[in-house]
Amino acid sequence: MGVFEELQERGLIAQMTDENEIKELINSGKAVFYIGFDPTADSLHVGHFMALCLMKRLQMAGNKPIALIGGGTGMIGDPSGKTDMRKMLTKEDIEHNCECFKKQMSRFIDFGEDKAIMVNNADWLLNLNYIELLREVGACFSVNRMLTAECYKQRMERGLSFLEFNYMIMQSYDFFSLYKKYGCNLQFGGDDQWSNMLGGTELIRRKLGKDAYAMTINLLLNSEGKKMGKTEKGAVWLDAEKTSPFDFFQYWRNVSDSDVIKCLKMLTFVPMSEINELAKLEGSELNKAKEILAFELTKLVHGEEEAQKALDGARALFSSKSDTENMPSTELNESNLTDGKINIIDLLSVTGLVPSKGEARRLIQQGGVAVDDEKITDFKADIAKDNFAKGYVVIKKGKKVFHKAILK
RNA sequence: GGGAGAGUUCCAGAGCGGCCAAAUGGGGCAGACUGUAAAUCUGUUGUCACUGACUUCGGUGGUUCGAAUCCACCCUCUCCCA
Repeated sequence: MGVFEELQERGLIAQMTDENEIKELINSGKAVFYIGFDPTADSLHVGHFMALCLMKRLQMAGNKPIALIGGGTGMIGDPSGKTDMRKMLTKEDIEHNCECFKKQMSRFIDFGEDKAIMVNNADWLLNLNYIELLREVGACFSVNRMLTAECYKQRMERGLSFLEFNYMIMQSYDFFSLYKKYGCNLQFGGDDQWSNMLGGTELIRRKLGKDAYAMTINLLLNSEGKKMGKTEKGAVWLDAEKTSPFDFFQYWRNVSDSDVIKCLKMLTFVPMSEINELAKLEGSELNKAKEILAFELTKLVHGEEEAQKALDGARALFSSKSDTENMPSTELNESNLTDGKINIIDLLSVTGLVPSKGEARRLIQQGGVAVDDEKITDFKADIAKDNFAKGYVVIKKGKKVFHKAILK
């Protein structure tokens, strides 16, 4: 089975320009392909992760990946899939984000020995001359055509600035440049990138008379049709500083039943045969599959050691044996105490478990807080120094959030 | 350039001089039920020193005993005409 069939079986492929050509290209390892990442934040998130996996799968099949960091396109902002105009990022932010991306990517993709290339489109986009560009590529784009593109249609109602309108041209120019420079003949991306990618193949055809291809992968949507990898706190980041391995693990451990198998297929390298076995599970049995999903992903992102820790930690916690080893924690010292004790509300507040004290109060009133397995019902309650005899207390907020407060 | 309209709490969206910390829905959080799932039901959802006080309704000033609500100017956005 070739890599193409594998991608197909995992439900990754959304659209492509020429199925037979692409199949032939990637199955024989002849593709030089690129995926672009716009540095909109200082860490990659789950959406990027899919793309990185794809890159890895293709690299393993002998194809050569080019990871393109959008230091230039990031200055413009992709309107695709957005209903509102984005905030403009400063140059400094973008540069910083690019650096962060580079580091994270190097952990997934082997950039050694000509196996993969990393480029930044700022290198060629920033020096473009407006008039020259207009004459060179502007003539190849029809505004009428562009406006009918799906990605702009949505924005026609809410407004689209000229700045963002140009995003497609920039992305097309990227493909064009990479084709000339590295012989890059294939572009991958999320399905929301389809129009932009077509722009590139079109440009290459018109300017060079050559064929280049594009293929999109399905976006990771949950059963409700929303993008996965987002929580109320924002995205689920790959950076351990921004989303701890434990939280990362828990996110996947808690996906809904209907999404587990899909996630296993799309995000992990677990063999299809194994996934098909897991797909037979029903009801609470599915928890096994969720555990595998969470473990595998955490392993990919944070390494096996961290994954094991998260797994052990989670198991212990939910079987009510507190394993405090890997729990998020906050260190307190004597100055947090008054008269050898601390008010429960203050405690919740300093650990960052609640955004405000009012929230803490409400939480307690509604019975959502327990300290060392003892439910706190009175928000005037104090936690005395004695409670820290073992050096810490375990605070439980709701059912799934555990936090350790250590007294130094 | 001319004209019309809009900017409200996390989001959408009511309010249009005091009864407004601001309807309703979504989202979030918590509780019940469960399988660390979904669905459902209940409570809650500005901050704090929480039967009270304080800060919020694009910005700055003004009118008024009192302004999210009225006036002036400014900023941003949308639509129509050019």
